[in-house]
Amino acid sequence: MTGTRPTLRDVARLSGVSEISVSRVMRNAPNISASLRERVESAARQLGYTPNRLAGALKSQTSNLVAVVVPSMSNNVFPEVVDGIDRVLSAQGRRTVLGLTQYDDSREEGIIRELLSWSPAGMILAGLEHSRASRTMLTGAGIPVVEIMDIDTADVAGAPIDVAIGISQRAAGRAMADHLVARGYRRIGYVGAWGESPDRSLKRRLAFEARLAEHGLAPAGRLIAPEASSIGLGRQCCARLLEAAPDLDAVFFANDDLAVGGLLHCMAEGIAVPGRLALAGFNGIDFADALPQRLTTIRTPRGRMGEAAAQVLADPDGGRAAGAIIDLGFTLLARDTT
Amino acid sequence: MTGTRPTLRDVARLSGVSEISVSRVMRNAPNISASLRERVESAARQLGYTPNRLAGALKSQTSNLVAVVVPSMSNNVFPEVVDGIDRVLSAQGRRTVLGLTQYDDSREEGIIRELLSWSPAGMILAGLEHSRASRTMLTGAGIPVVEIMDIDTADVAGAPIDVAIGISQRAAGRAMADHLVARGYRRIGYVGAWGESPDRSLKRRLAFEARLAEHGLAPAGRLIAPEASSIGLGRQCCARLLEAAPDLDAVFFANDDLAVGGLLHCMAEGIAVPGRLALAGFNGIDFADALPQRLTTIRTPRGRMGEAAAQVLADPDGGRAAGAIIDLGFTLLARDTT
DNA sequence: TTGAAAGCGCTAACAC
DNA sequence: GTGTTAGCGCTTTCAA
Repeated sequence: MTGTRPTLRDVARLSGVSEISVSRVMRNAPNISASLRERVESAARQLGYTPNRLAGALKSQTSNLVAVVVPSMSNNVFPEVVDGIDRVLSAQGRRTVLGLTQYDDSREEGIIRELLSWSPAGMILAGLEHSRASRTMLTGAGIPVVEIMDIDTADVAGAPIDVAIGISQRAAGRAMADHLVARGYRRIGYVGAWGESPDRSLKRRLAFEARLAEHGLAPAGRLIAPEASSIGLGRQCCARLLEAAPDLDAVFFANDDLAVGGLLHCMAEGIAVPGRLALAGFNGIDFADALPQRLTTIRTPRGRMGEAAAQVLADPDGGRAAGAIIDLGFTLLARDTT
Repeated sequence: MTGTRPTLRDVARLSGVSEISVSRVMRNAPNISASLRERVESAARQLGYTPNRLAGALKSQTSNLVAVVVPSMSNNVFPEVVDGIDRVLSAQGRRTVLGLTQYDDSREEGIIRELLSWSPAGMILAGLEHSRASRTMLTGAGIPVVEIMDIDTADVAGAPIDVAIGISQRAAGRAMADHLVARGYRRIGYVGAWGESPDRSLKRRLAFEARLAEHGLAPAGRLIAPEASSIGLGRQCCARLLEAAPDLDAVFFANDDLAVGGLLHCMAEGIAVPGRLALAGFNGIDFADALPQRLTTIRTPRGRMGEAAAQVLADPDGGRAAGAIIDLGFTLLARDTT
């Protein structure tokens, strides 16, 4: 059909102007006469010209690519975040380049390096904990960096790199501890997954348990599975935890999948919820109030985190002016299972 | 920290060889002496050199980017597909560049054009229906194109562009019709969402209804909501459909979310499932068997579709040799709600 | 096995 | 408002 794609030069020749003028028209640069613009645009249309981004980005040292590094799409959290990011980016004519670590933190550094080699206009990363080398690369890259999900920077040296947007995972853990205690539960357990490798869940749990301690309560049982989180895993873990600690009266799960699994276990075993055992999740997925008993959980603003991150990239100073840390807050949904 | 990133030239100077030799070492080109390789690698390490992909891709007219165009991440289908794609791509040192249409087909053309301007090594698209202009761009781009999800090419002119990987949406529609009829249902309705703009659900429904007709049954009710699919929408639609057609004995939903919503409606209204009303979904999400009654549905191999698509890109002839159409098949899960 | 020259397609910097 | 020049950092020739 077409051997080679038309270039700026072809458009310039056809419209009888210089290449740079074509370039300016294509980029909507200021100070272009209407007649020039028209001639160029018509020639471009005629040839079906599309700019070669590689060349433009190479020369200008900047691209319309935004790198997004998150653990995985196979969960209920990041798809909505990425959707939010891309919604805003695409309205700005920018593109999302994905880097998925598959929950293997050791891959992050390589992914960051690789993505930086595309001269992205900015980078969005999940979490605040990154290797020293990663941090060095990012600060040296001279592009805005947004860390999302977590804003508990207190004990992370050098965090945030530029801007952090998310919620306080610790505050969330404390909120759930307060809620369960206020409801009268005293023998409280915990179930996690992924070996707690997303540090966010670890932080949340530690804050949760610390708050229980402030209430005079010791953790009454804890199970952190190494595997991927799922409903089935939640079911198993709930069973195993109850076996090990039969006198539990409440369990906080690291996410809603696990908690739904816990609820299923209770239904199957005829364990009264919340009479005999209370259950709570985290995330606030759609699904969590679709069950016969609506799950008590904490709703996080996932889409908005993504949108806000993309917006800050477009106007980095906006984020910095706001104090480099943007707390989007969470909502504890006290429903039927506590 | 660092003013400018080191370039090939810097590495060449430090190691005392030519730029092209450095380039060859970095790309693992053949016919490189061990001593040269060592000298170059040590210099590169010393400088912290990372290749500039923009320059390399500009010159070589090819990149390690793979463009992925799908409707959205806010559903239960594409996150798993993208995860599968990225799993395979990243093992090949390739990167996913995302283009989300947000279920607006009119955006697809612009997104494809924009993504092609990055000289991707290949493109993965959801669905077989694309505008004439899109098709022309893609065939002219000289890169392998994989269309995923749907393999019903019969009435799509020029499909597949290169390779199609997925399931027969029509066969799935027919399978569900057969299943419901075999179970004895005769007054069968349908609920869809998104205005059926993913043509896949439309195809599936038409085949479903055509098969019912073969069984001598007319559609007993049909509701296609224009909104985004969700559990809540399924609930509403189920209610409205029953109002309009109170004598329905079964409903096929375009996806599991909607079907779960339908089940909730029935539970809330005390409608016996499947005694009074049978329900079936589509996709086979984890969640669909987490309910008190495990949803009858059709399981689609989402992760495998993504993996297979990425694999075909790495070895385009593999896919072409296989006949340009790869049917990954589906499984009808006949469970508690039919 | 290594190198020299040329240029991918575009845009920054500077003219006019 | 428009054009000229130079060169981004790399890889493809081609030569030795």
